[in-house]
Amino acid sequence: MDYKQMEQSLKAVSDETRMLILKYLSKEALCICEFTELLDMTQPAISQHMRKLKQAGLICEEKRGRWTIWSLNREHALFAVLTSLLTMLPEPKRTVESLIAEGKKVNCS
Amino acid sequence: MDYKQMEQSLKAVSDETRMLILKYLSKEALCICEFTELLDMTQPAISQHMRKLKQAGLICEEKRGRWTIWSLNREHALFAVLTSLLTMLPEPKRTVESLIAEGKKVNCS
DNA sequence: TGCATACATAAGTAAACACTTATATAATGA
DNA sequence: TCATTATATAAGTGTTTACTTATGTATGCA
Repeated sequence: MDYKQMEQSLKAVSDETRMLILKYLSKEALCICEFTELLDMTQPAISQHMRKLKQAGLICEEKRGRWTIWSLNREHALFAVLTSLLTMLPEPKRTVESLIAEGKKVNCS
Repeated sequence: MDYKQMEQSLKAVSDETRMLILKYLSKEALCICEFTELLDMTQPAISQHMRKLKQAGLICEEKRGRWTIWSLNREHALFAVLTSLLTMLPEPKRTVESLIAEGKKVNCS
């Protein structure tokens, strides 16, 4: 892996919001609208973070009907490193379980 | 480790110049003036990169006479991760050996 | 067919970033 | 003591970043 690639990948990871997104994705695939609830951010803001993560090759998208389902790219050269970083981070306050409890979980699978 | 700390550490790493600095430091402690030769950058530019790495806790400084000798902080929570990242990067073209050959290596130890 | 939903993209903006040049500080040595 | 060396810091500048609001696009459903 060359320096430019490594820089792009690490820059994509080194943002609090995107680290949260990756932390959620390390457990299950999710779509944008769920992240707007989990992170309390606007939809364009989330979309732009996703674009950045995708450009770095860290996540994969799968279009399914109206939804775009995002997941971690397990083939990425930094996947193992990323995983060990994510395990060092605490669980987010807002959980997918709380989304389900509020009936806000989308069944996009 | 919390999200803010992780963000600061990763942001400090995710820059091509600083990755090169860390790559060199993974082999031996060096001072600023050696980096200006190795990286062909101005002294203030290097100093500012060092400050950023130090604020993130990734490197240690040791004043010795006129020189400030910088080394990796092996106690940092991300030291192991950092090491595995650095081993993925190619050797820089300019080497400390070439500095020695040119008589530009400072004996600050 | 027409409207709502899920998402992407564009343009604008404030803040952070990586440099530059200029200058300050502190140690060494003639 | 005075010049040199090694480094830090300050101020200025162009670029990147992370948001905002507005709008475009595509899918699904009544």
